[in-house]
Parts: sequence; structure tokens; C-alpha cells
Amino acid sequence: MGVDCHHPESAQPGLEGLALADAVAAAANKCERTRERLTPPRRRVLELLLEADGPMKAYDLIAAYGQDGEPAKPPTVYRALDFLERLGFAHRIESLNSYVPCRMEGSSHRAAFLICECCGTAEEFEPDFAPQFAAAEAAGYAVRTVTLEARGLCPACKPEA
Amino acid sequence: MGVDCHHPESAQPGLEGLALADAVAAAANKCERTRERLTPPRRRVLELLLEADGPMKAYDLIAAYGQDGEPAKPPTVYRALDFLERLGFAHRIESLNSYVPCRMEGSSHRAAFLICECCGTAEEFEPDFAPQFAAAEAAGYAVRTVTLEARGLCPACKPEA
DNA sequence: GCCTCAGCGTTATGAAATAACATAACCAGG
DNA sequence: CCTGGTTATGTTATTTCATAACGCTGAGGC
Ligand SMILES: [Zn+2]
Ligand SMILES: [Zn+2]
Ligand SMILES: [Zn+2]
Ligand SMILES: [Zn+2]
Repeated sequence: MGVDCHHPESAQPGLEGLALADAVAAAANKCERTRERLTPPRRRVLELLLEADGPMKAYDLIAAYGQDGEPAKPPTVYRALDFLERLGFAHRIESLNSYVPCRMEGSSHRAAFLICECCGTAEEFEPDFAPQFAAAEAAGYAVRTVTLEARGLCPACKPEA
Repeated sequence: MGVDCHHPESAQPGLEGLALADAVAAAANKCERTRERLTPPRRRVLELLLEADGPMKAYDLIAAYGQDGEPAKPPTVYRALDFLERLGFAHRIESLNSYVPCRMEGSSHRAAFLICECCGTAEEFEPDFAPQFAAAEAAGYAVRTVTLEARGLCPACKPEA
């Protein structure tokens, strides 16, 4: 991952079996409550994100889309990603051109990530934007969204303390 | 720019004439001090960034590269951008796939941007990452770089208070 | 001088995202 | 029902963004 250190694969195993089904069901419930539709392509892309061991590229999703090995057409996946982002079920990581399922409980939140340059994991955390937000307001800005991506080494990949 | 409000062009006019020459000369000096080479393509791309009224896309730079109208080849510009980023003369804005010249005085700094979704300006500011940094360290992460991009409306484009 | 290597020019290709338009499913009102 | 507005999908093609690979050149150390 750009830094030469060779740790095993991602420390963030994807969901399987029941856990996966539960996560999808939770999303479905949330959609019902807000009268949004978790249609087949949307559900499929959400599954793929949840199953994955780390951030997925759009074209990884496209390739993995069909259970029979048939890829999806790009718009299918990009539309599903738009939906999942809008509902807060997934986040785009700008600096990786990649997508992850949301790992936070609370519904609407501002996402931020700690990205390991060795093993590729991207851990979501709940940032405190107070200082930046205050600075922006002071300058007269009306902030709508904030992207924060910190890159470095995760505990597992960090050369021992 | 995604939000329907129609303000005039970017509020960040590019440099011209003397100011431009000064800025380039300053970069050249800094390179000399660190034994880095501000070669013609690097200088040219820096000029283009400084002249611009706002964030420039890589292919905008490619198109504008030749004084005679001849575009550059993509690698020429991407290499120059890599250099300028490395030296701190330019920054990439991930959420726009765009580049801006560095507007801050201090040499090595962590860049952050306030991006107006109406007029397209991207104002650089010096963020205080203390809280996020502390949180990351507490989690065992060794943070190397941080990307922060806040999107919203600038004072000029904000519906009057 | 000679070597080394960073930088460059060039061709080609790969990766990421969207435009545009036709079709199909959903749903509320009549 | 059915009909019209709305939302979502299927499909083709294209655009936009970025890098691989290779050979050449010229600056600077010895
Ligand atoms: Zn989240
Ligand atoms: Zn790691
Ligand atoms: Zn800067
Ligand atoms: Zn503005």
C-alpha cells in the first residue's frame, strides 16, 4: 500500500451469514420507516460492501455484482452507491476512490476515516469538527458537509512502539 | 455548481504580471535552497495554477500548457503536479479532482479547504487538527497526512443573513 | 571523461464516472 | 380498475481522470 511493510490482509473482515443478513435487514427496516426503497440493485451493492474486507472500488463492485459472475453495468452500481450514500448506508472515501459501508450506529453523522497506508483498512470514526466548523463560520462560510481523511499506519502496521 | 444560485465568477482572481513573476521567483528561490529543480514544465504548471481564478483540473492544465495553444501530454502535467505537491507549492483537492496553488506562507503545513458549491472557489485555511489527531493517536494510529475539505457556501454566495 | 540517475517526451492503455435515452415498476387519485 | 406522474432500471456509448512503459537527454559527482 505505498509504504513497504507487509502485514497480512485487512484487519476488517467483512460480514457473513447471519451478521450480514441482519445488517441488510436493518437497512431494509430503516428504508421502510422513511419510505425509501431498498431495491434489488441497491441491496446487492450494500451486501457487497458489507461482505468486503475493506474499501471497495466501484469497478470491484461492478465485477462482483452478478452471483453468476456476470458484471453489472457501471450506472447500475453508481446509482446504487448514490442511494446508499444519500441514506447514510455507505460512504465514499475520496482519497481512495473507494466505498465502505457505514459502521456507525447513529443515523445522520459526519463521517471521517483513518486510512492505513499499509494494510488498506479504513476505520470510520466520529469526528469532532467543532474547531474547523467555528473557523469556517467565523470566515462567513455556511458549511454543509465535511470530508476528513487521515492517512497513516494503523496499530497493527505501526512499527512496534 | 450543483446549488442553484448565480453569482458571478470565482472570487479568487489569479495572479498577473509582477505578482505572478514574484510568486514564481519565490518558488524558484525555495527550490534553490533545497537543491530541487524548478524545471520548465514544473514552472509552467505552477504559473498556470497561479494565474487561474480557481481550482484547475489536470486536463485544463494540459489544454492550457502550450503558449501556442499546443496541449501538453498528460504525463508532463501529472509529473509536474506531483513535484509541486511534494514541495508544497500546490495542493490537490480530492473532492474536485482539481489542483490549486498553495496560498499559505509557512512552508510545511497541513492544508484544508473551504469549497464553495456555488462559485467554485476553494479557500485554503490552516486547520487545527488537534482533536482529531489526539483521537487517532489514542486509537493507536500514526497519522501522516490529513485531508480536510469542507463544502458549503462562501460569504458572497450565502443567501443574505 | 564517464557514470548515474532524475527528469522528460512519447505512445499507449487503464481506471473511474457520467450522458443520454428507452423501458419498466410504483403509487396515488379518479 | 386505469391512467398519469414519478421513481428506478437497462443499455449503449462516451467522457474524464490517471498511469505504465520505454528510451533519450543533460546535470552533477568522481
Ligand atoms: Zn458512517
Ligand atoms: Zn494497517
Ligand atoms: Zn498550502
Ligand atoms: Zn461562492
